[in-house]
Amino acid sequence: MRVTIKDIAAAAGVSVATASLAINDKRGVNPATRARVKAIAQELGYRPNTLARGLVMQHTHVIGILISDITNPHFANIIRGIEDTITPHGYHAIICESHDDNPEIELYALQWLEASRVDGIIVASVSGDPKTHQLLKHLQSNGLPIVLVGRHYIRGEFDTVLVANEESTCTAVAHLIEHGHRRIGIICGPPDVPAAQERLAGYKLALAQNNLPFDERLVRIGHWQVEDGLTCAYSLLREQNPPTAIFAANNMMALGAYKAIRSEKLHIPNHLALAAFDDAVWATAFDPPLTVVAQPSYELGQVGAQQLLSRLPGGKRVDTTEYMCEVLLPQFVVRNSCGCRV
Amino acid sequence: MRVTIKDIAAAAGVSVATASLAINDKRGVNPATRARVKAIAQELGYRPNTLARGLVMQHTHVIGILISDITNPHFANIIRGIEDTITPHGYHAIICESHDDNPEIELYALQWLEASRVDGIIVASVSGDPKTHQLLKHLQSNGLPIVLVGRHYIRGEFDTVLVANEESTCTAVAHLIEHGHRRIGIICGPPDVPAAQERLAGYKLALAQNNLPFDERLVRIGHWQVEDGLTCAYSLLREQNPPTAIFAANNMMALGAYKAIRSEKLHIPNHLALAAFDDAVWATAFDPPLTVVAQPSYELGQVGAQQLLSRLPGGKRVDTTEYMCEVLLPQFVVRNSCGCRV
DNA sequence: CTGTTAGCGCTTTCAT
DNA sequence: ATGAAAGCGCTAACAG
Repeated sequence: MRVTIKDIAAAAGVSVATASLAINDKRGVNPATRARVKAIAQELGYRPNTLARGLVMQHTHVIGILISDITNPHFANIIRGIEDTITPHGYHAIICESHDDNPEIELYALQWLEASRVDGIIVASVSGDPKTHQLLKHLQSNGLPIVLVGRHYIRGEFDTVLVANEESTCTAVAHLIEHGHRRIGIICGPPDVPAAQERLAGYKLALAQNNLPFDERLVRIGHWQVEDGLTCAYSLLREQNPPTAIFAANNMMALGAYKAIRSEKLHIPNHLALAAFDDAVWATAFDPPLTVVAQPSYELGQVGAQQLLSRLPGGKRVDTTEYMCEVLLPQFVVRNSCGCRV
Repeated sequence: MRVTIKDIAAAAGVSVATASLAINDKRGVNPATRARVKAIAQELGYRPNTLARGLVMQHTHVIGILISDITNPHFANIIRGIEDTITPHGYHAIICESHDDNPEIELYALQWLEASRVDGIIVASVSGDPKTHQLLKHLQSNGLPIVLVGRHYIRGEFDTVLVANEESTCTAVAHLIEHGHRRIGIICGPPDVPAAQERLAGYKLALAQNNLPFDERLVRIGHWQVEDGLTCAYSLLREQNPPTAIFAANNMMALGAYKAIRSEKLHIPNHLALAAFDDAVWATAFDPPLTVVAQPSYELGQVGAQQLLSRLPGGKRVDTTEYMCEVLLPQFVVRNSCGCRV
């Protein structure tokens, strides 16, 4: 059996209460006693049971993170941003994946986090499924701090940190248009995901602003994965009147599109220009390097964590019922896949 | 306050004991009562507190994973392999990062997992630090199942799943030699990490087998990151007598090397051939695509999880003191960065 | 300064 | 079939 506080109390010849006080550096213990208790705890390899502690303290110092795909550097960076800001405050993070916004997995994960009595949840990805929405509202009304990062339902319901999807996509597509492209394909995300909607809206906006017609045949829908980018790009290239440029709505699909274009022996940007949403480590290793709308992924995590922290015990917004929304601006990083010279 | 089993017992007009029996589908409850209790639990959004449950049951149905870097697709795939095999058995995974084998963080993470009373730990990365080694042995002797994946100390101490590092690196380097290269640089990992040692050994073996001298000046040490690959490659290229080929000991450093070579305007493989350990989604999007030793990352996780499962309650090796070691074979995937034609 | 006691939410004998 | 009570490991009053 694992060593408990009872064991160390017995070994030190004190009560469990005193042992607890000593171990947790609370005042009211004779320094000598404290030292003795601590030494014994150390020696016996005592590790306080967080389950028991959490049960009585009513908080776990754990916060849950829900993301869609750990493999995607965007989410990995969000996690980093969160962890780096909560760790100094003594919090741990536990990560759940929804496997690209699968509503069932998402719901299941959230329920597990709830059952695990995490102190707060940062949702960096939601499918848009109403059940999830409902659960999230329920949890929040039960006093569990929730913050949405990079995704949202209706404004004002939750603390949120967003990214200017529409504006930045518009900028990128407009840039492609400036390069003379008039038929621009887009590989977008599922229409029920707000972020995907907004990026598509940005695409449409850029066309409209330049008096270019919107053509349904230039739109492809993927589920954010490399495979989707690959098949969508192929499909776009096989159009009767194929596009001369493509915008991919995330990094993974951009990677897929890149592979497709390369395997078709087309030259980027001469035969086909390319730009994408999300930066990634590999984007500059490509030839030519990819022009991207760089989401501030790390900051997204950071700011989300700060919002959450401010709702946790000791925070400045513990019982505000007003929810805040910060929006972060992506940076448009022009490299060469769009047609710009080095 | 969150709804507890007491609340639902009260609402159903039964004792908590009966409520518990009903909710957990245990026999000895009147079907009508059971239905009533369940309905109420559902309605009230009752979610059993896993802390309380874990405390009394003495198991949490959670297994801990320690990896070095979530951003690295190799580890992401290991996680996938683990999750896919434990989920059907009702287990959840919680992931800890050691931030590229930082001994302190590693130790801290392991201690947290211990304190959280996980039912088992899969360590997919260890620094080689003796303190960690000691803690791991301590935990194991306390009855906590541990399995090492892709890393190890001494054979026979822990359940382990390994990869044939030396042999496969040797194969890859020999392939470079076959292409006529006589000065081959290697960007390796820290010498205290066994996996890095073995890959270096494989490199040396290939040289020896081909009667090529080992030259210290062709060896660079990095910490597995993109940045390291970049600086090591630059440094190698600036040698008085620079190599004509480079082997990178992991995917991230390969990516860095790729960037460095491209920015020097050198052509791969004409000016410089390249091969690396680890496959990655991006490897085939490069121009030319990267020749790699593809570790079976997903299987590594899968097999590790199976080993762990067999030590958990209901498993076939619950109280065996004999530790097993399976070794998986990577696949050498020849693409074009080594000099092979399409 | 230290010990006794209650209780966090749950499961599990043991009676009834 | 159901309830009362003990206890998992810990913290937090409250006495002494």
